[in-house]
Amino acid sequence: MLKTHTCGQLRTEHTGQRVTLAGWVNRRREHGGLIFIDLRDRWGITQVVVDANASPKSHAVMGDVRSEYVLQVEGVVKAREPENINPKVATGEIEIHVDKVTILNPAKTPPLEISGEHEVNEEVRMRYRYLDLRRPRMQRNMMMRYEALRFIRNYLGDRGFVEIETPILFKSTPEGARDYLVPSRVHPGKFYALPQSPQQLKQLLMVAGYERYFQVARCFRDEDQRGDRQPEFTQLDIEMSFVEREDILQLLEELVTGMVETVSDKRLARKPFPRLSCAEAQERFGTDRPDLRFGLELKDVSDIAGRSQFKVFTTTIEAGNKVRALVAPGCAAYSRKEIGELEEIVKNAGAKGLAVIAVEADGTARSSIAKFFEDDLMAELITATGAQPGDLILIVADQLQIVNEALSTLRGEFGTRLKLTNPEEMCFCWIIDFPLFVWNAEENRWDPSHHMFTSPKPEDIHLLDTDPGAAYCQQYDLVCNGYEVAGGSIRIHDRIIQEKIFSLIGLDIEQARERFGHILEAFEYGAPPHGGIAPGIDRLVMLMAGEPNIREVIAFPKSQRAADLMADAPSTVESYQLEELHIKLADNIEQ
RNA sequence: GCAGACGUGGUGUAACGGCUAACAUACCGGACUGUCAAUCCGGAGAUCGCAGGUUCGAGUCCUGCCGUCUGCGCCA
Repeated sequence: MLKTHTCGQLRTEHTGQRVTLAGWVNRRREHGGLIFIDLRDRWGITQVVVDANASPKSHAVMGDVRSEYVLQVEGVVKAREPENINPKVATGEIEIHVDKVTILNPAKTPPLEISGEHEVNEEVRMRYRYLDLRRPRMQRNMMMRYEALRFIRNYLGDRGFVEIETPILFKSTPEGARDYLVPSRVHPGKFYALPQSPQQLKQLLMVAGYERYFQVARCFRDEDQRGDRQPEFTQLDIEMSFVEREDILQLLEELVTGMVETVSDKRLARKPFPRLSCAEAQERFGTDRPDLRFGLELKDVSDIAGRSQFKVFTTTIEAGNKVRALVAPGCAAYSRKEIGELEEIVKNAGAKGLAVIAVEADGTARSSIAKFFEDDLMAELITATGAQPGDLILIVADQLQIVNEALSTLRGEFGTRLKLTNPEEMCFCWIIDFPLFVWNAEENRWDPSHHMFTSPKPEDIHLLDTDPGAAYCQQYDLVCNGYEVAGGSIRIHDRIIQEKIFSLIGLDIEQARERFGHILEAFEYGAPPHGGIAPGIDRLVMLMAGEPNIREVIAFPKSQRAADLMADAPSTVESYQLEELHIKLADNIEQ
């Protein structure tokens, strides 16, 4: 080793020892005959002192040293005088008096400051990701990510799980997200697909008798980016045999609780995790991934609104749609401009408009729609929403789905505006009891509400023939602070039911057998009842690290347009490579 | 695919359509033996993302393109 200790290791108890350190120059402070260097490695920062009198040679070498030079220094650990102690650094009570300095490698001035406080443009960070990763924020995030994975592997290993790798080159399947395709050289005109998740493979591992499987699995989806979505991301894929929903929920809840408490400094807001049915979540929060760090629940005022003289409300109710409300506490004094902003939000969500009622100090209403309400009815409305004097009532009337979408977005907005989203808290909840299907009006067929391997509730299986829309499934999602962080289900292990689901979602038997023949066949060779769940590692680590974007917890992420700005991928390839793959580019594409 | 924001020395920002494009920091040189965001003195560094256009005059206004970000569509 080129070092005897790390830069975060030495304390006063090492005083007098001769040590060798190696690392990067974090900062340099020169005082003529005396030079201080903060030497940095992964473990910390240690102050190195070079004295021109004590060691003229090393002083001369150190004179040429600049930021981010890679150094090896040899010297003696000395306790600092009390007035020189730096309490901000773990090693601040000692320093190394150096008599030998070796420049292992010089460094150009970096395009972004490693030790500085400056915010740096995202483009520069990605272009020089290896330098960005040197910075404390990214070092901390990468360490936390590894600690999380270590916790997970130990936890599951201790409970009899086995980690099994599944192929990256696999098969394209219909439905779901767009696949990343890999052309086959050996099979002209045929393609592998990168897995969107190891879903089928983990179920086949259950058929194969492994009973408790997990994998830290890379998944690929060729869809456009969001703050919490990258084209490749990491799932903790878990599958178990002979389990019921409760077994999976308990396992994962324990795992997540332990992981957060071990590797993160965030506080778990609620233990055990509350459970909400999908319907209840929609009713109370307008979404199936609510941020439960704060209240601001939605209230249905359809009945009251229907008795008003306000045409917009009455026609909405007559059409069988809904009028629902959100109360923004203390916002009665909102200006026209601020209300315009809120209006913009609901319109983006598809709503036609936003009705607002300000509750005055005396409890009366100030609103452009007040004239359509008898005083008693208005009082009833205010009571129903639970609004207090000084509050602002926000009302949207539309189809239930649009109302919920609009109000849940508004709710999120007020969570932020009113500082109700404590960044030090993680508030997990389970969402359960999802419908098995959602109706796809465009294609005139049922779509699986999650995926096509999710088992219906046993008591609802008979509905598949009569009323598929009424059937519920054994799906469960784990939600934290408004993010879906895990999803799973008890699976179908019966060929007949699986084929029935395929047909209900519009796959004809031929297609189903071509695409899923292997799994249908496997179900006939003794498939055990099984189920699982797949937490998104990137999202969980993002939340534990308090970061706003999963890029911050991925070492080499892609840009919004799915490019690697450092390596400049994707890139063109040599024409012989295309020939080998039997690929001809379209005429309008330049090679 | 759509919408919005942004793009100015290495980095982060500023500049009413008008003077030599300013400030901070980093960088380079000099001084300095107890600093820890060292300090002090001096210096260099910008084809204002690219291409057009409007104008007596464009970093600034307009159009197109490129890139980054945020959101929508998309994401079983």
